[in-house]
Amino acid sequence: MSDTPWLDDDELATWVRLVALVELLPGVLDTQLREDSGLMHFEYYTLAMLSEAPDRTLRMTALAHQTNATLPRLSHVVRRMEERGLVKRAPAPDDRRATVAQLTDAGWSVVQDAARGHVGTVRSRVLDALSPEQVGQLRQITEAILPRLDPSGSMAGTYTRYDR
Amino acid sequence: MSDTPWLDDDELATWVRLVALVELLPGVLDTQLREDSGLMHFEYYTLAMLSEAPDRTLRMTALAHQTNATLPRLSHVVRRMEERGLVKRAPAPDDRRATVAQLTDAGWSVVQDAARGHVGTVRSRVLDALSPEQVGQLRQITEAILPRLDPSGSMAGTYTRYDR
DNA sequence: TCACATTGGTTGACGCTACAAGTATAGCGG
DNA sequence: CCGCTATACTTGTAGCGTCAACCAATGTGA
Repeated sequence: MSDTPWLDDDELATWVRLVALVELLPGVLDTQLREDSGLMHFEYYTLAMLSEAPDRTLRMTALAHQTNATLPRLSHVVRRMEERGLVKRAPAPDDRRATVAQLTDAGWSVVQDAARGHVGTVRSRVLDALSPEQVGQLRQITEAILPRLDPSGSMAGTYTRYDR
Repeated sequence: MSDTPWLDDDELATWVRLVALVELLPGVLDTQLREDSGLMHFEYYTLAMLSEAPDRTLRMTALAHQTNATLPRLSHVVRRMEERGLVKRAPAPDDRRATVAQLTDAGWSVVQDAARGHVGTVRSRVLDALSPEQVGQLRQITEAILPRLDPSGSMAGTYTRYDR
């Protein structure tokens, strides 16, 4: 750890912009989704993952992995969404320690309604700014970085279509 | 807004990973800085911006722009750091509505001590995962996206070395 | 010079996330 | 089976960020 050189100009310029992106993007996503659908982005993402799952049902740990969330965070979010009628919880049949979360019909409607506007935002604010080559580059870049951010390798590597 | 097509497989794979990165990176930065220096990343970044400014002093609005923060957020953070003796606030001489924040000697020491470890984390968790070409690509990608995330164009575009 | 809007910043309340316990079940090793 | 550890959550609390006022100073137009 003793000799980690400083960032050169190119690295620094890149880093500063990446920090800015990480700082600004969540707010952009949250704002649009909240105004149009009354959801935070993390809630949308959670519902979207459930909507793609078999029987629209997932165990909490599996859902936490797919959403890159800690279990406490997910637990709170799911409880609040359950109070709003978007999901319901039930003990898992095979393991009585476990809980499964299932998307309700109301939750299904909410995600479906939210999806169009959300995808529109993703396009207009991010993807439309990039050429197809850049989209590919960004994919490779994020794929290279993510393993280094993920403590235990429980990443979104297992990816399933999460929209539509 | 009516016909925004869904994301194709490549776009979706990219987006899912970008979301994961945005979700995970802040925690990684916060954890290292908190453990090693008792700072959140946003606090570190704020102190670093001040440390590069003339007389280690900036007006709150200018500092907010450089840190991509809202004014209320910055105000709270600066107040808390003032209570810890890292910065101090004073009314601006030229405009009596304005406040300037100045880095104290103690604050200066804290950033300096924090910098090495922080840069080490930035390297080991992000930059080391990328080839020099990818660093350049990421810079161009973020440069393309940021204007679309920034509501008012008050970005970190005005960039000054923030480390060392 | 006197309203009125604008800018610059602070403050308080509320919601969300992280962290630390706590509970309950499951899976061992002996 | 009987303790022990590990797993799968849930819950409580504390801290940070957002949003909506709010106040003070500054411009601006009549």
